[in-house]
Amino acid sequence: MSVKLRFEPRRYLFDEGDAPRYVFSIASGTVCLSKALSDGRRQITGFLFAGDFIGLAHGETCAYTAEALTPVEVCRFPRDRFERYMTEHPHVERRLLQIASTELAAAQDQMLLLGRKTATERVASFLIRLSDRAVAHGRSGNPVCLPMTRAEIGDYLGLTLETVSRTMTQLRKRGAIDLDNTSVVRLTSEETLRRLAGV
Amino acid sequence: MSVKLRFEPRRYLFDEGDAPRYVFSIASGTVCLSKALSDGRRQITGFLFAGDFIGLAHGETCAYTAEALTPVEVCRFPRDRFERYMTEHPHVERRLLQIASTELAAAQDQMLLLGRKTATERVASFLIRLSDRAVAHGRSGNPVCLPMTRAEIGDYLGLTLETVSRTMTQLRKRGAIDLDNTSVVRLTSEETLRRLAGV
DNA sequence: CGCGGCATTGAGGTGCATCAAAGACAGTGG
DNA sequence: CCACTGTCTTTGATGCACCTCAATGCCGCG
Repeated sequence: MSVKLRFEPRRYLFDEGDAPRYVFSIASGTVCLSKALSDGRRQITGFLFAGDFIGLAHGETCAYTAEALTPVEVCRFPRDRFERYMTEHPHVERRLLQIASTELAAAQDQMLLLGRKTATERVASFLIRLSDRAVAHGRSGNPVCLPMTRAEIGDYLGLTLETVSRTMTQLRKRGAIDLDNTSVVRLTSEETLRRLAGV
Repeated sequence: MSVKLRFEPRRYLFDEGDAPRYVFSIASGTVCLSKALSDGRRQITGFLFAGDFIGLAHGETCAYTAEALTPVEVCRFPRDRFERYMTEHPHVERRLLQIASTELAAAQDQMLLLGRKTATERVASFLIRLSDRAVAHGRSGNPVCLPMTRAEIGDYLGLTLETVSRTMTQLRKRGAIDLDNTSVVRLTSEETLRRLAGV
């Protein structure tokens, strides 16, 4: 019923507008979900990691694009079969409702971030979320790995890549973080960072 | 099992951080859901109307505030009983999953709007959405009623009330809309409006 | 070594916020 | 019926946070 697949960086699992034929479960790697405007502006709506589920929020067509940022391994299920299976196993349906509920809460948090937070608050919030998420997955929350580029962080936070970069150096100068290299951030003062994240 | 209640404008159905004791179904009126930062900045995450359901996305505490904008009539259900009922009636659970899925898609749309759209695109998108929603509810999509203030629209679109006001007059000057009064908008050129909404 | 992709930094511009004032409108009470 | 009040909206003047454009630096890889 399921297939194990591998996607290289920059490959699409599916594209906005495609018929939603499959759902996925991520075994390893990082995936981003995004929506785009016709002129190329895009908004990344979430980063997904091992254990995460892809396939909610589709109607007649996929509502967003799913792209591998790193090498990614997934289990792929035909959508119709998955739905039949779900109908026959209410606890799966219940679990999916929990997932949807959690994602909805995260989406609302992100709306607050995008609509009302400053660049500093956005970047600080982002780093804290990644750290908390790593802890929730049983990994270390410090240092934090950033398996995505500055441009992708910008597309997630509603900023340009330059502003993300400038804000990170500003956080470094303020003593909140330290960069081991461009994709590994040590949170030197989580307290400062949480304060800067603004609630 | 349920109670019918009435809330006057500016009353809260519940507040961010409350224990989530109830779920609601709106019988009439307009409700907004919002999240706030400690300094008072807030983001409205959605406007709800007759027929809509309130109660998703709660964990240990309510993740957002629900406030009546107009006189509102609701059916209120104790959360625990509702969940028990849901477990015993899988089709209710399935329906709730559909609702969550739809809301998630709407949330992703809103992230694109908040992260990447200009003020003009935001206001135009907002008016079109309200119009489409009215049609989906079997009411006329033109003219569109705005049962919320400019400040509330601003808190929804990530703008200030002044920018919302300026943008509306600009849309009027461009011939896309006309204001019968401050809370009734006629879409004089839906085509122009959709073009300005950007995708 | 040299190339390509990504990150950082700088200089300058702009879209929206902020601050301020005046206009529109509904409700209230004399 | 109208003055009065409070709330909401519109419009104007100014400032700033972030964007844009451009140059340079960094690093892995063939």
